[in-house]
Amino acid sequence: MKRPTILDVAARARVSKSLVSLVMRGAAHVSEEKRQRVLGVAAEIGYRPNGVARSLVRRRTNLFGVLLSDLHNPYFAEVIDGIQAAAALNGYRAIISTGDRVVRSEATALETLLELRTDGLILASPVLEMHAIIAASRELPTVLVARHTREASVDSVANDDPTGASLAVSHLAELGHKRITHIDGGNGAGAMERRRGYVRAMKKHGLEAHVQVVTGSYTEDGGRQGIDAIYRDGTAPTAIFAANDLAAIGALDALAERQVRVPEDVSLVGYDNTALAAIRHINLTTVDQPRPDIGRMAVKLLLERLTEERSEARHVLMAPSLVIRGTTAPPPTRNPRSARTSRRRTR
Amino acid sequence: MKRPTILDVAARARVSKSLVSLVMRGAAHVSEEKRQRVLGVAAEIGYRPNGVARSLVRRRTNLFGVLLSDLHNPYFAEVIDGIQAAAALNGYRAIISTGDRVVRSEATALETLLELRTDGLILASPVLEMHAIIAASRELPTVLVARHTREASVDSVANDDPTGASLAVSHLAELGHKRITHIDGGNGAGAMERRRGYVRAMKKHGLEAHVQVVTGSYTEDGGRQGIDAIYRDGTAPTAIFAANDLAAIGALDALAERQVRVPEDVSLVGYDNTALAAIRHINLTTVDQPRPDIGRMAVKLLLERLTEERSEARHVLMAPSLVIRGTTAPPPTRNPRSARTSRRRTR
DNA sequence: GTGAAAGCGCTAACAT
DNA sequence: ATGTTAGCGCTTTCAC
Repeated sequence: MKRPTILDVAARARVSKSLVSLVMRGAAHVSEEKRQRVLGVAAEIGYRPNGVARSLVRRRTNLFGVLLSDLHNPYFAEVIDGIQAAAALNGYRAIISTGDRVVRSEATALETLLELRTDGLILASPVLEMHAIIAASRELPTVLVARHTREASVDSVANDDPTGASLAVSHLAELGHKRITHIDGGNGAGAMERRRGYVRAMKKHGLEAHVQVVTGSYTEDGGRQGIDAIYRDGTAPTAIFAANDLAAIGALDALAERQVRVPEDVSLVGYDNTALAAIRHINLTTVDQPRPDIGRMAVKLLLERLTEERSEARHVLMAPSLVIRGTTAPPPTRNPRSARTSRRRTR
Repeated sequence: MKRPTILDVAARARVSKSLVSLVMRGAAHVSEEKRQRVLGVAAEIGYRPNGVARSLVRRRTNLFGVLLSDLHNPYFAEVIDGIQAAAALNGYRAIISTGDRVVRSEATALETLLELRTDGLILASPVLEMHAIIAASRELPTVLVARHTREASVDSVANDDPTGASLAVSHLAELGHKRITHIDGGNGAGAMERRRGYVRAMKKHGLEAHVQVVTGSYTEDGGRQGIDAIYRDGTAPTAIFAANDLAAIGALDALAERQVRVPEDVSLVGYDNTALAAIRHINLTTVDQPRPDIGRMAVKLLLERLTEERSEARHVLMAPSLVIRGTTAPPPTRNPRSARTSRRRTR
C-alpha cells in the first residue's frame, strides 16, 4: 500500500520531477505532449501529491485552524458556514478542532493546530486564558470570534453584546416588565459584556432596584441551573433574559417542569437566534447575530494580515437585532394563575 | 515573526540538533544538565517543533480525518464526542471537515484530507459516491459511519437501520395505527435501509395496503416537504415515521402550521434521539442510536487496521432502541376534531 | 550520552 | 520548455 511519489511518476513518464511538479500544479508553459504523459502516468499509478512535503517547502499549509468551544451549539455551525465559504473562495481550507468548553482540552487542541502550522487561527468563543491566545497570536495571524478583547496583536469579530443585551431588556421593559432577571453565561465568551449590557439597560429604564443576575452558562444545563436559582430564592421575576438560546431552552424546560407558563407567567428572551429558536415549538424571542457574516469577517481579517500585511489590530463589532417571537408578552396581571388566555403556539 | 527551528535551539544550547530532538520528545538517556539547557533555551526563544516536518519524516501525522456531511445536525456532534475521546486516548487527534451534503464539496474536502496525509479516515454519513470512498480506502484505513456497505476494503459502523425502522413502525402499529406514512431521507446515508425496514415492518403487521413513502431528506426542510406531499395527496395518515429527528422537527413545524395536532390528530416518530428530541417542547418519540459509541467504534476499527494490521473488512451494527416520548398516542377516534383531551406537554 | 549524516517528498531558483 | 540542484525542519540510523 506504499504510495507513489513524484519520483515514481517522473521515472515512468521519463521526465524530471520538476516537470511533474509543474504539471500537477497546472503550470502554463508545458508541452501538451508531456503534460498528457505525466497526467496519464499519475492517474494510472494513483499518484497524489504529498501535501505534507509541499507544506514543508512552501512554508504554508493553506489551512486555517478553527478552534470551537462547543460543537453542540448550533451557533458555531452557522459561523463555520461563513468561514468555509470565505476560505474556499481564497484558496484556503478550514480544519476544525474542539475543546468542549474545557480550558485544558482547548489548550491541547490549540497546540495541535499550532504544530500543524496552519496559516491562520480562528478562535471561536474559546474559554482559553488570554495569555495563551496572545502567545498564539505572536506565532500566526489570529482572530477571536465572539469574544471581546482590546489586545493589539489579536483581531476580533463579535456582535455588540452590550447593545444586544439592552435590546432584550428594552423589549421587556416596554412590554411593562420590571422584575427582569438575567441568567448569565458564567465565564463564557461575551458573557461579561451581556451581563454589563443588561445592568446598564436596567438602569436606563429606571429598574436598578430589580437587577438580579443568577449564574448560568452557555448550555442547556446552565439555563436549568439559572431557573433553579431563581425559584429557590423566593420572589420570581416576570421576565428572564437568558445568556444564549441554549440556556433559554434549558430554562424553558425547567420552567415547564415547574408548571410555569411562558409567556403567560414569565417572559423569556434568548440570544444568538440559532436555528433552534426558530423552531415553532420553541418559538423563542431572541437577539439575532449575523452568524455567517461573522465567519466571513473572521476570514477577511486573517487574509488582511496574510496578504496585505496589516499589523495593527482590528476589532470589528457587528450589529445585533431583536427577533420577537412567542416567548415574550406583557407581564401577568394581579392574579396570574387565572389568566388562562393566549397560547403562544398554534397546534 | 520568523519561527525558531531546531537548529536555533541547538546552536544556542550548544548541542546537536539530534539531542534537541531527543529532549523535545522526552527521551530517556539524556543528561539532566543538557536536558535543562535545551528546555530552557526552547522556552526562552519560543521554540515549537514543526509538525509538518515531523510528519514528513515519520510518514505519519497522528491525525484522523473526519468528513461530516452536515455540521448542523446535532447527531454528528455526538458521534464526534466519541471519536475525539477515543482518538485522544490513543495519541491521535481528529480534524473535521465538512461537505454540507453536497457531493462536489465533499469530494474536495476528502481530497484535502487525503493530501494532508491523515493516518485514517472517518466518513460520517457522506453523500459521496461509493467509488470515491473505495478509492480512498485503498490509500488509507477508512471507516464509513452511519452508512451501510459490504465492501471488503471499507470498514463500517452503523446502527441497524432496518431494525430501528421496524421498532418505530411496531410501536405505532401496537398503538392501533394502520395508515402509517414514512417521510424518507432521500439519498441520505442509511435512508434506503430505513425505508426498507419500514416496508418490511408494515408487511409484518399486515399493513402492506397502507404503505406510503413520501420523499424527504435528513433536514428540517425535508420534513416540511414530506408533510406538504402527504397533505397534498388527500387521505392523511394517522401516523408518520420521519427519517430522522431533524426531519421530524420540520414535520412538527409544518403540521403545526396546518393546525394538525400532534399526537391527537397524528402521531410522529423520529430517528437518532439527538438532544433536540429530548427538549421538553419537542418531546419527540424517536429511535435511539448509541452515538458516542458509534464514534468510539469507528476509531477502534481504524486502530485495528493501523496497529494490528487487520485486512478483512469489519461491518459493525449497533443496536437501536425505541424512546417513547410525547408525540405518539393511539389514533384519533371517529370524529378526531372533538377529541380535545390529553395535551402532550406540561406548561 | 551525543553528534554526523542521510533522507522524508516536494518546490523553487537557476541553468540550459 | 525542461532538467539540476539545493534545501524546507525534522527523525533516525549509525558511529564514537
